[in-house]
Amino acid sequence: MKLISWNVNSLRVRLAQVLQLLDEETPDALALQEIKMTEELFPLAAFAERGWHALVCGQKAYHGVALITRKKAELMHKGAPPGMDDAAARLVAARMDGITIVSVYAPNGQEVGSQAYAYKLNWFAHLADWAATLEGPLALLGDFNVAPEDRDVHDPKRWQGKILCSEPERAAFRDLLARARLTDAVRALTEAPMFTWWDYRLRAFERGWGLRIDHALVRGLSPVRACVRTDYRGMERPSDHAPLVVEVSP
Amino acid sequence: MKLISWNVNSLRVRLAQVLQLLDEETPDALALQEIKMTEELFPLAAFAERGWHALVCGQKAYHGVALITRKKAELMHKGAPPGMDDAAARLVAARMDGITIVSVYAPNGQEVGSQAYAYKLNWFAHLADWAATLEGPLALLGDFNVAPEDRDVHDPKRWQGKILCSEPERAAFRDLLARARLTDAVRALTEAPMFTWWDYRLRAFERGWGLRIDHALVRGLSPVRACVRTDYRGMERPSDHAPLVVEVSP
DNA sequence: GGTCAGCGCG
DNA sequence: CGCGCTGACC
Repeated sequence: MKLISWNVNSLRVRLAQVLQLLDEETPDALALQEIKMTEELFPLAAFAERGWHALVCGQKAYHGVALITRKKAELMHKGAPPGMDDAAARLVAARMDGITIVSVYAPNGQEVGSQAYAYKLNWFAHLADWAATLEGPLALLGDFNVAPEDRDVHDPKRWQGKILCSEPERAAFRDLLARARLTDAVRALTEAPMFTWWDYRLRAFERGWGLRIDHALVRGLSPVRACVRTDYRGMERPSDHAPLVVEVSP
Repeated sequence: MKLISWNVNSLRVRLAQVLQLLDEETPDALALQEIKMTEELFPLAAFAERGWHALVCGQKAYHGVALITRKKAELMHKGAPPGMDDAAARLVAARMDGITIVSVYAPNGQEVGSQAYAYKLNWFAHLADWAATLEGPLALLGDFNVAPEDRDVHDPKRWQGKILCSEPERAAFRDLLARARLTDAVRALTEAPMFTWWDYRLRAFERGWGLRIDHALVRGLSPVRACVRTDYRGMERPSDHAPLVVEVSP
């Protein structure tokens, strides 16, 4: 079973690249983040014409996630983690072949100590609460906006304690894995660097300054292969994230 | 001698199309309007590399005109018509081979009776004052924002008395021709419709709803041939105006 | 409809 | 840097 996670930073702008990725990889499920559109504007037809099903959790301008699947999947949840009293479109969960698959877009947190940072930690706690209640095989695919360890950062010193890398964020991430009994699929397979995001502002990709903040977290599924499609960062108008491709077996 | 006038509606967006037009037509002079940039931002190098000279009258965000020439031309005037006490970048005039060539971007006028409308009529009066003082062969090339006669409008009834077609605008346009002893080069050659502008909003081009508001007005030069490059309206991101190509002999 | 400015955001 | 938004202008 092939699973892909990709923060597209606007599906409007990246639709052609998404369709190309589906053509090239034919995954069982593709989890998209930052589609930045409402469900009404989602280009359902473009996917349907090519035989893909889509479940969408959208909103205006910001965030927004989707699950593109080869087989029809059953919607289980969308919006914020349950119990959060928040409308932000950051989750869509579905059941397919007895597996729960979730597209996840965690808050960025802006700056350590900010309101947004507190919100991010709280969001992770609620996500862990919810994921711990889910039964059976599970795959969380998405942009978690956390680089779990120093080896997930091109220059750990420079990023030391900064947003995406602070110890409370890393603890929240570890807590999610522990409480929901999830495995980081990439780290189960390799210790090599596997960056997935490069800051547009710093021209970070050209300089090799990446972070690993997109993840495939699985339970009841065995990671078999993982790779990052960095070639999608070399395209005309690339997203700042590259697609993360993971193969798992039951 | 081949002269072209084109309102490009942003040179930033249309640069490739302008360079293609120069390749295809190799005119003696190309008058551009609505370049929408300051002189500092003007892509001089792109023209110079291909052997073209440029004289630019630019401003931030709106308006802005330029003259692209095969031979180096001598700058005579830029800005507003003299005597207007106005900084709007709507004119650039130069002398080339003893001929005065001017790129003209007349005010739109918004609505009949508005402040902008009064300004437009005043602007035309000052343009006529100035053009009447110029000696020798003369060519005014540009977007005059006036359809001189009903046959210059796809649907004269619909446009009757409206902006671009009102009688005071037409009178101001005729007055310019009379006082500066200018000939409308297109109408000297043909009575056929020769639309140059189509409203984006109405999807006017697809419907054939054009107006002739771009003109080549000449003195001491004999019009030989005229055409509108409507194929430039079929391109990827077209301007709302098509290039007007005119050949004249001394 | 399509351009630009200026702003919020990451 | 590269998104989306609002608002002005044509």
